Amino acid sequence: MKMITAFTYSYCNNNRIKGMPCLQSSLVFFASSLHSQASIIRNTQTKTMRDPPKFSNLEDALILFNSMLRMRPPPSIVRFNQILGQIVKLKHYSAAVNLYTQMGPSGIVPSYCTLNIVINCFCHLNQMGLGLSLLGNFFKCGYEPDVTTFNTLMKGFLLENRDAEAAEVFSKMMEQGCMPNEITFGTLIKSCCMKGNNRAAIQLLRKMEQSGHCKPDVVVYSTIIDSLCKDTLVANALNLFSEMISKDIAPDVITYTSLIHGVCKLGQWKEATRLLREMVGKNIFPDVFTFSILVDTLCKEGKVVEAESVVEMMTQRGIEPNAVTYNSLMDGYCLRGEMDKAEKVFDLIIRKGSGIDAQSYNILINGYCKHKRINKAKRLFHEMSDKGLVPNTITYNSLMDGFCKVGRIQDAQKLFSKMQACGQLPDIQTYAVLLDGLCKNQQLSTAIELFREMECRKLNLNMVIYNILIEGLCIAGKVESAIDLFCRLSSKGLQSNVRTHNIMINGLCKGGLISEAEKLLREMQDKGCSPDDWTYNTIIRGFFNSSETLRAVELVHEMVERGFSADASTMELVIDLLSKEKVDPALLALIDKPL
DNA sequence: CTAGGGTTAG
Repeated sequence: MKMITAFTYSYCNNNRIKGMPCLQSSLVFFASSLHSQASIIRNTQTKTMRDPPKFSNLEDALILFNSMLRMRPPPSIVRFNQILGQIVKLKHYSAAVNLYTQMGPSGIVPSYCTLNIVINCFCHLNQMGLGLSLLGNFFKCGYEPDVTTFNTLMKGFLLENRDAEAAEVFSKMMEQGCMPNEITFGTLIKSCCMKGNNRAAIQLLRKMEQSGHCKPDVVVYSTIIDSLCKDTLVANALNLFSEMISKDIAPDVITYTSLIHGVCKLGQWKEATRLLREMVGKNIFPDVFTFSILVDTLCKEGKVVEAESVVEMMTQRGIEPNAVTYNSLMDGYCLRGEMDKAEKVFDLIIRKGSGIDAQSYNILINGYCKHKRINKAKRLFHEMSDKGLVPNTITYNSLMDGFCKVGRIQDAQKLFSKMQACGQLPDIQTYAVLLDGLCKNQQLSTAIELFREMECRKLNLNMVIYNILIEGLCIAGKVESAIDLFCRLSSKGLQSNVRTHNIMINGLCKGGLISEAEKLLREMQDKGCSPDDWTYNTIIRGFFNSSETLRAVELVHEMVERGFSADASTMELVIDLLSKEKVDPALLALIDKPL
């Protein structure tokens, strides 16, 4: 499905614009909604006349706050809270705490809002002990903790997975006759969703309906809708969406953005355009989040040109792409190996002042690694450190994989030591990268040593790890050991998957055990583990290579019947055999025509 | 002036 074509096409039909290229008309369509958006902006501007000055950087906020501390008589506590609030919005939590500690000595008495702001800072700094200790300040000042105080403390504990303590806060709140509100439920529901427990989240939603104190609102519905979409349960999400509408709870841009993200992930571009049209029809306009998702989806499908036109489109609507938008675009270019263009986007991020972060570097480093330009990647790795950015586990994993893929396994091992020395904890994927590198570079004994280390570290060994190891055994010609390990999987509580079978079938073919390979093909079907195009291509090549042409041709028929087709490697083999007149030329027509 | 929801990397 050509996403952008479908996207623009539906708008063309909708607007009945003739004699204009499709993309242009979709721009016109969006531009036509600019008027209503402009009036919204004007309204907020009138309102902001009395609002505090907005800061784009910490520096300015600190200067103003410090000057306010010295004013006599001092400004209202509300002014101080406003600045603290802004600093929190910029995520400078420690700075906010710091300013708070200067208030007392300057003779400024905090309000209960001040204390709530500071508790929130401690929550974000993972310092719940200090957060709790601020309750003492409430009593000292003669205030009562309010529902905001309790909600904030609960959120802090939930974020650290300290559910028991969060429950204690909840009980304490009830004890004090403080009723939970929408935000209390919203916090709890979000926590359920983050743990992947959608059922519990929906149960809480129902409880909210029964409680009588508060009603579910757009936020709690959107939270669950988003969680369902992330689990690709889009149908369920759409059901909840209908439910909220039937209850007269109006969806907003966030609700729609979650749904659009969900359908985009499933490649349902038509559904995405339907939702886009529907929201605009309700005067809900896509924002930078919505557009970034469209850009990202197009990029992941390799349609960078179309992604660029979406960026153009949003810019024309006055919605500035941010670092996230550009990171997606950069990744899109990396995916296609267009590294020069990726670098251009990288420079654009710097020029726009959005700020390059570790993630931007990781995308570029990964891009170079995937295209075997490891030295370029290494240079970027040093560059990011020079800029004071800390490489994380993802950075190291990408680089290690890059080294492995060009056969520089020693450099990968050096990085493995370095990351640990730098305090970056290797995760399961780090081990998978290194293990795979060792296996593919004929260093089975070192790979097995690493595997033992993983067992000692009590890492949760999954099928990804075992697949690598089984493949390693096959590569090293130890097919018997591979079979042995394959058979012991269930005793480890693991279930072999299609990839495992493909690896085994390939190993058996390479080891000349072609009939064993075919037995395994039939076995996997019986187990309900459907063979894929990889399986067929592997075994067909096995039969051709064993000069069992007849059986190979039979399997080609079976493969085609199942809707799979020959891959490049099988094609090459058949063409090679054709040139030696070993196969029937009629076969070419069969494998050359995917369904 | 304080508390709950949506975007990017291995």
